[in-house]
Amino acid sequence: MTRDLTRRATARDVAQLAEVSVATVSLIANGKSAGRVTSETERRVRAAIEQLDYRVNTTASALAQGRRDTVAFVSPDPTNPFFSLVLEGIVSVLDDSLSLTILVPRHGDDYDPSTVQRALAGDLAGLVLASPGRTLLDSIAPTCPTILLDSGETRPGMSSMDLDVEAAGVGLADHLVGLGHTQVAYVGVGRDKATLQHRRNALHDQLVARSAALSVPDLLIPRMTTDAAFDSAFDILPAWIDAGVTAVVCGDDLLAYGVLRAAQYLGIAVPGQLSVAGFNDLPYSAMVTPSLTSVDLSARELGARAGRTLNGMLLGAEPPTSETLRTRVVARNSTARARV
Amino acid sequence: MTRDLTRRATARDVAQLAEVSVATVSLIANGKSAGRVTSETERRVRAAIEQLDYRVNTTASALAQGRRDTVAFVSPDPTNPFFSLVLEGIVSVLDDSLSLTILVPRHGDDYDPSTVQRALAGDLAGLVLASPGRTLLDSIAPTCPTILLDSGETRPGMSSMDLDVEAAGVGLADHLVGLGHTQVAYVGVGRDKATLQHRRNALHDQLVARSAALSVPDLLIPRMTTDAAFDSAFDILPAWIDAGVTAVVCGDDLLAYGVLRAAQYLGIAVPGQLSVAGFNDLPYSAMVTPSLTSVDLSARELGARAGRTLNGMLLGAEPPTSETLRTRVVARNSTARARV
DNA sequence: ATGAAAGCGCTAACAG
DNA sequence: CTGTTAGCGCTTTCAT
Repeated sequence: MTRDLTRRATARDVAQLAEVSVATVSLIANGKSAGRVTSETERRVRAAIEQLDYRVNTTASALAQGRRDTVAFVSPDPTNPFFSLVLEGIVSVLDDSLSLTILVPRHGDDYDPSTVQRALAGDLAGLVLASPGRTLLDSIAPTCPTILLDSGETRPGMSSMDLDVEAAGVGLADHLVGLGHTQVAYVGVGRDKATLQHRRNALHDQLVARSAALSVPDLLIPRMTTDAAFDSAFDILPAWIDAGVTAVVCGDDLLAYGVLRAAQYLGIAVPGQLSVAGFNDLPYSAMVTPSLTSVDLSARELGARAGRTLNGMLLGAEPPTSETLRTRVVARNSTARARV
Repeated sequence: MTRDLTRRATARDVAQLAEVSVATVSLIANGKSAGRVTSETERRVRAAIEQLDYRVNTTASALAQGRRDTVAFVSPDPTNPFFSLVLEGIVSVLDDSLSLTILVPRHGDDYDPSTVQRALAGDLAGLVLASPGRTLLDSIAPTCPTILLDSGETRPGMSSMDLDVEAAGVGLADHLVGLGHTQVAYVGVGRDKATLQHRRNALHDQLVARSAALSVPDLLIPRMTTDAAFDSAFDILPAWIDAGVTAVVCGDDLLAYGVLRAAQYLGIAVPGQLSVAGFNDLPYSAMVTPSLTSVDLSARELGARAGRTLNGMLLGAEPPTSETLRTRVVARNSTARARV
């Protein structure tokens, strides 16, 4: 497997050329030569390193130090903008000495224990699980520092990084009820994810507290895609309108895009006749027509926090932390005053 | 650095418990025990492995075998859907024994030699460069099998995987001229990327061959983002309309989204007054209003090809290959017959 | 200030 | 069939 392609220079090669020992090379190559080696020797060694294009073999280095240097990021779908943003957040802050490998489900549209197993098969320094479901979490035991992102729950031995869904519920309910909406419909996705349920419950509770309600049964989309949402919404929207629903909230903007399109196809005016809002303010939410009103779940920041936490846990002394991130509703022209 | 977190069991631990040698453990753990070890011994060893939750240390294994098992994917921006799709294509086919690590620019909106250096610092089995620019390619020397994706050029020692931009030019020109457009504008991005220039040139040539033309100077967007395109387009669109332009083609759909929005803000009817098309049929191109007409550059397939090539080069005997992928114009309602 | 030497955990001959 | 042995390339005491 990939052996010996124009063999890279080793520390020994450098040592030979510079006429020093490998120990010295090691010190210099790792910037630990502070007052431990003559500037003359150092010069010679650096020249040799340059000449041979020597770079330390990270595999050997890691082994010698008994250190792991790769963290894995597992997400349901790398093409979902939410996870792309989280990923960017992580890589943008992750220390140079750590490398990030990504894993996604081989089949299906969400990852399962087998996907996580593939990750755990290697020896990881850390593991980041993006939006893991409950049953998945039940079935795995952490073998390395593990961070749960947007899981909506905490698990012993793992740190969690969550979104302030309560505040989101308050914000959304304020916004909607403030505009006169009292009969709201909810579009979720059929997954056993706590975060998804929390989003729905937070909204429900706050709506009720304001004398409004989720007045029709939730619509559950089988897959987290715009197309799937379109199909389901297309079937049910007319009935919702008949039932007096004036606003629909989606568990994710991706679903909301589908609802928006379905409304278009059905000739339902948004926001004139129906207002639409969603969770996750994705980069395209401002671009669809009408621009989607959404709860900003600050995906990039979520990733950045995870990355920094990883740096701390793996390189520094800092213990793992669990945090909850701020959310904020971004009102756009897909919500309007409810017609009475 | 991440040492000794409830130390994982080593092959020696297993050997001790099962009362065999580490060599035997190694054979079994790697499924190479075929007729080389008694079923009784194997049973004992497997039990020990189970009991201690032993998994081979990939770092040590890789070192011992002098093998590299990680390939790096470098892209300008993981939140750009094009690269997300490519990434998904790669991971979905990459062999389980290989792991994919991703690198993105630390600052700025495109990667530079320093980003690639960070990748090369590790010891990679392979390297995938997504949409590398010319100057970048000039400044790096491959130290491992390297695949250039959508670079629009070939380089000695690296394999290239490109899109059939010629065909795209033909398709787009046919489409546009067929609808009566003769004065077309082009929106590109200020980058020294061959693929970007080829897209533009292919279109230009085919337009000219059909007695049409890029009748105004190109608009060059500083950054590959929808917002940047919006800003620039907002300023120039009126002048283009005055100059008789009836269609605009963008080097990337991301830019086209911005142009579409700018037209909206300016009250320019698309496609009534102006038709818009772009390269890269991104997942959201069907969702914006009006739905964008675009050249499908089959990003996911591009990634999958790269992944399979990697599998071949790294695990099998197959030599690196260079390929050109099919493209196809997907006409949607952002293009219409030019008004005469 | 530098070098010698002992591993890190595993694999791959080679013996037995 | 199974164990012994010699590294892989590097880091890190410990001598010198």
